[in-house]
Parts: sequence; C-alpha cells; structure tokens
Amino acid sequence: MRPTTKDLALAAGVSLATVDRVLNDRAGVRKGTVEKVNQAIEKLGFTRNLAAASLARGKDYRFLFLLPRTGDQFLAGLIDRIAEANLAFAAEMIRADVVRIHESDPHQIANVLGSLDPDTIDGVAIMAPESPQVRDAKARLAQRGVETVSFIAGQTASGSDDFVGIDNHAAGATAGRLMGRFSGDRQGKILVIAETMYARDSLERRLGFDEVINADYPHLSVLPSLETYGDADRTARIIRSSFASHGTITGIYILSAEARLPLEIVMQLPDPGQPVIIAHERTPFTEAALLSSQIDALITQDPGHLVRSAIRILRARIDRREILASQEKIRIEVLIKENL
Amino acid sequence: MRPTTKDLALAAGVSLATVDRVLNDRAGVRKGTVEKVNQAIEKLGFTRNLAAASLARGKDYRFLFLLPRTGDQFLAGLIDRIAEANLAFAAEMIRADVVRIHESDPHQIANVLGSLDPDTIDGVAIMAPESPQVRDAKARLAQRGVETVSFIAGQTASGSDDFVGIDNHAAGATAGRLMGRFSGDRQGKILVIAETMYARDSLERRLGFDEVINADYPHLSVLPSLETYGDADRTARIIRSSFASHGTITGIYILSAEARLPLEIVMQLPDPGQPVIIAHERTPFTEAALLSSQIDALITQDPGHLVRSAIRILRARIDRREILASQEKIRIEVLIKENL
DNA sequence: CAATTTCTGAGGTACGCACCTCAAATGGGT
DNA sequence: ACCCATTTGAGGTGCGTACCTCAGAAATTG
Repeated sequence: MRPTTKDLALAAGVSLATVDRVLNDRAGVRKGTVEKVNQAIEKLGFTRNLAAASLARGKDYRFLFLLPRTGDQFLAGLIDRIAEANLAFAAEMIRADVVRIHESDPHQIANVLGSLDPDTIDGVAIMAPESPQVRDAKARLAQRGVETVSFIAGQTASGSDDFVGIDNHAAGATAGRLMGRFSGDRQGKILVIAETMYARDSLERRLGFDEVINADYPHLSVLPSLETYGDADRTARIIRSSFASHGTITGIYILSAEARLPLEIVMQLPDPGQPVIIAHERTPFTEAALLSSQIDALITQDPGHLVRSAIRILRARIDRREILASQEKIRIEVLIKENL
Repeated sequence: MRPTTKDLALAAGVSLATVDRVLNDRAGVRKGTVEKVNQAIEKLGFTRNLAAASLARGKDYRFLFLLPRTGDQFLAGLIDRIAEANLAFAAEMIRADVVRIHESDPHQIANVLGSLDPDTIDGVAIMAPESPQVRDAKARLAQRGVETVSFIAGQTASGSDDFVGIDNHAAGATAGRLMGRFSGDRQGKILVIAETMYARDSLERRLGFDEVINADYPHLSVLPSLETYGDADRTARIIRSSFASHGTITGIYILSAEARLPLEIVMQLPDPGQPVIIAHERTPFTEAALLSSQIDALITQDPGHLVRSAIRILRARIDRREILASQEKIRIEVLIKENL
C-alpha cells in the first residue's frame, strides 16, 4: 500500500496538520520540523495521491487555443486533435476550446488576449506570429495569472518551454538535406514556395534549407521564395511564370503548413520535368500525394502531440509542477512513402 | 460546474444507487431505467470524475516490463525511460518494474510469466520473440486476470492492440528507400548485418528492405544477412571477410536495435569506401555517428513513447476503457543529421 | 390473489487530501 | 520565571465516486 499523509505524520512524529503545512508550503512551521517531515517523505517514498489531491482541491483547467481564422487541411487536423484531446483529458478536469483570430492582425489578437477572464480561463496556446502587441498582452495575462504558450508559430527564445513546436531552422535544414541527397548529381534550380515570408517560421525554414544546400550541394541553386498569400490565382500565376522563365527546375520545396494549393498547381503543370518535391505537414492531401509518389518527402510535426503537449505544459505550469521534458520535445519527422 | 452523479440522479428521477449501478454496469436495473439514466448522461454531458473514481476505488496499477538480459545502449535507454515513466505516472497510481529474461529461452520466460501473482501484478509488457510457450503462458495469464502486451518484439496480428512497437516490414522498407535514394546511381552491393535472423522482427525488416531495393534499385544487390550473435570477435571476422571477398560495398544496413558493435568495426576498416550506412535506433553511439556523418540515416522508434504507450494500453484494458488510438501508434522515425 | 423473485431507493462509509478553526504547547527573550 | 509570539495539535468539512446493506416497491409466477 502506498503511504498516505497519515503514515507520514506518524513517521515524522507530527500531526496531520503539520504534514499538510509542509506538503503545501504553508507558513508557520519551524525549519527543523519541516526537515523531519521531509525525511519521512524520503524514507517512506511518499507521493501525493494526485487523484485525491485534485479531488480535494476541486480544480478544473480551462484552456484556449487561439488559431488562425484562415487555413486549410492542416488547421482542420489541428482542430480535430483538440477535440480529441478534450475527450482524452476530460477525466483530468481539463477542457480546451478554440478561438479563431486574424493571425496577421496583432491588434485584434492582443484585444482577444486582453479580454480573457482569469476566472474562466487558466491558460492559452497562441498560434500567431510574434509581435510587440502580442508580447505585451501575454505579459499582462501572466500578471493576471493566466499561463500562455506560443503554439507552432511565433517561438521566442529557443530552448524555452514557452514554445510548443519544432525547431524551424532544423526543419528547413532537414528538407535541404533530403533535397540534396534525393537530387543525385542533377544540376538545376530549386523553387521555394511559401504562403508568406512575413512569418518567422518561414524565414527560419528557408534559412536552414539554404544553409545545407549552399554548403553541400553547390550544383543546386535555390530561387527566391515565391509567396502565395494563400490566393489560388496568384499562386497559379507565379508558379507558372517561374517554370516558364527559369530553365530546368529540379526541386520544389513548399515550406508552409498548407501545401495543397501550390501542390495542386504544380501537379497540373504541362511539363514539370521530374522535380524532387518536399513539403511540410501531413494532411489527407499530402499523404495521398506521397503515396502516389507525386511528392518525395514530407517534413512533419505530429498535431496530436502538439496539442497534448501544449495542454500538459500549461497544466504543469499552473500546478507549478515539472514537466517530463523528453515527452514534450516535438520531433521533426521525416515521412516518405514507406513510413507513412 | 461539471454535473455530478447527484445531478444525474435528480435529472433521471432515480436514486444515486441506481445511477451508480448503471454507470458501473452492475446488474439489477431495468432496461427502461438504464435508458433514462443514459439519456440524463447525454443531456447533462456527464463525465465521470476520474479523480474521484480512482480515489473511491483505491486501485493502483502494478506493471512489469520483461526485458532481455543481454543488450547494449538501446536497452539501457529503454530502462531509463521506464524509470522516467515511473515518475510521470506516479500521480496516477501506476508503478512499473523491470524483470530481465533470457530472450532466447521461451521456457524460462513462460516460467516467469507463470509465477506472476495476479494480486501483485496487473499487467506485463513482454519483449521477447514469439513462441508457443510464451503464447500459452500469456493465455493463462489472461485467464487469471493479468493483462499482457507484446513489446517491441514478437508482434502477432498486425493492427491488433496487443503489440506496442513499429511495423517492422515498413521500417525495413523505409531503410530500403533511403538506401536506394541516398546511393544515387552508384552500382554495388549492400551488406546487411543483424544480431540474429531468428527473430521475426529482423526477418520482416529484411523483407521490407529487399522489396524496395529489388523493385526500384536494380543496380544494387543485397547480400545475405550477416549474423553477429552479439559477439565482438565473430562480428569483426565476418564483416572483414565480407569486405574482402565482395567487391565494392556501397551500402550497409544494420537492422538490429544494437548497432554499436558492428558500426565500430565498420568504422575501423582500413578502406571501407564511402558506403551509405543506415542503422536502427537512437543511442548515444548512433547519435554521435550520425552527427559526425559516419552514418547517413537512422530508422528509430521513440523508447519513451513505447514505454508510456505500453503502460497506457495496459491500464486502459484493465479499466475496460478505450484508448486514444492516434496517441498509441508508434511512428517509424527517420533521423538524419539535421533533425536529430 | 398470494407468494416469489427481481428491481429500486435511501442511506451510510470509505478513499486521500486540502483547507479551515481554535486551542494548546513550545521556545525565546527578558 | 514570566510573557508573548510562534509553532503545533486536534478535529472538522468537503470533494465525487464506489460499494455495501437493508428495506420497500414492482413485476412475475403459479
């Protein structure tokens, strides 16, 4: 049987009240007494029964995911995972809702953050580019006792536990390495397609990609990034004109999370050659494209893991508990046809 | 506020006792009454408060991991992850211990399984090749109310939730695809090194590997598997003689979990050429080798995920709860220098 | 219709902990 | 030795559920 607080009290030769004071860091206990209790904890191997504790505390956790208003299949998948997480975490008194934001309007995002009620919301995961307004709004939230994490986009200092997502520089480098190795000795140009290069994640991916290509694959040259702005017509126009004006295009790297639009257009080109195509994120579309060998590799992060990790981190911070770092590290996954 | 059983009783117009019977599938409730309660559950959106439930039940979970007695860094990592999981799951009344077995002695394994006390052990994760003895022992355990899963090795039917690990055929195919693409147009032979081909996982990896190479890279030929039996001298001998007798070796695929021994020997060869080297599992050694470009790619599975997944599956089965399938699917990860 | 059998209800206790109050003990300083 | 502040003890309540008992109601049987 696991030792209980009662056993602790007995072993330490103090009362339940004192054990309770020590366990919950309450004031009014002499140092020596604290020590006695801690020794008893060591000796008995006491662990708080979290079930009982959270029952007694009667606490529940309400989290919010701020997600972009616009998006395609990757975003849809993310929302599904949040719904799934709601089921999985229901037993732990955790609920997560989604609020859609204009990701390119920092002012509106700050407004949403500012209007959050600390009595209703315990934590927020924010998927938006970093900006001074958002940073300030987060700081104010922190003061009011609402935890926040940057989610997928907008990471700050690397290594900080404030960011849930992959290292985008490394992700770009991974794409670059695969592009280089998959291209063999072919000489040619590489098209890079992004939704926008405004976001820091895009920049970092591009940077990582270029670094590897420039260093190790000098026979490949990377063209300036094409920006789609999520617009179908524009995307079609710029891709077609790129293919028309540049000679052989031997590789295409789509570095945004939503790859469907540019991929569809590339696939409809009359004579694309056989470019190596690398994209990001697993969606029904990219999955099918990989299976049918229309694209060569995907660099992905697991959306379910992202969502659960954000939730676990927020909760741990609220409880002032340590997280299991190895579990929260989001991996950069490489997907090819065979390991889908 | 979340609805409680009391609210349920009120809404359904029955007593707490009846609500309890319905919730826990106990007998003695008329069908119509069950229906009424279920409707109330729907209507109020009632979810069991797992904290209270497990408190009331006073249950704890004791699991056992049966791991091979011999092993190197991969095994050590696994054991570390189990220790880590003990911390992470302590709050949920879960404890996992490790017992070492002779993986090649089915009789001994069956004995260990047979001697388990259902009062002390709730579930077992077994890392051992499948064999009739073990299968029978598992069946007997099931009858005595002890849950079991196959762990990493010894999977049975694919898609069954009895196996925690990757699809080894797909893992081999993944290695094959990378080997093919990384080899470029080079013509040559590929060395396959295994600890033993006795285990089913090795066979399946080899099968998947060969399929891809034979289908898509006819200029590469895969040599018969070398078996090291985990012996240093033997390993050195067979690898050296392979290099001596076969012409150009352009690729090496190490398909066992413990890659250090064969890798060390390959790295000490006087004139190995520039073979593409692919191995399995992330360990301090393979990690360093990847970083220093001595090997080209790793096919891995996350040991922490494996351990936690096994634990979650065992617990879910004991509680007769559904698992979150997407969380328990073990991914075949591809690691290159850039996404380590 | 009476005699069973099967359901149902009311109520209680326990689980391990958090949090509270009030009284009593202790120790340090003088 | 005395006072006062600080520390400690004893005890209670509540959290939401599990599980138990016993009595009473309803349905089923002959």
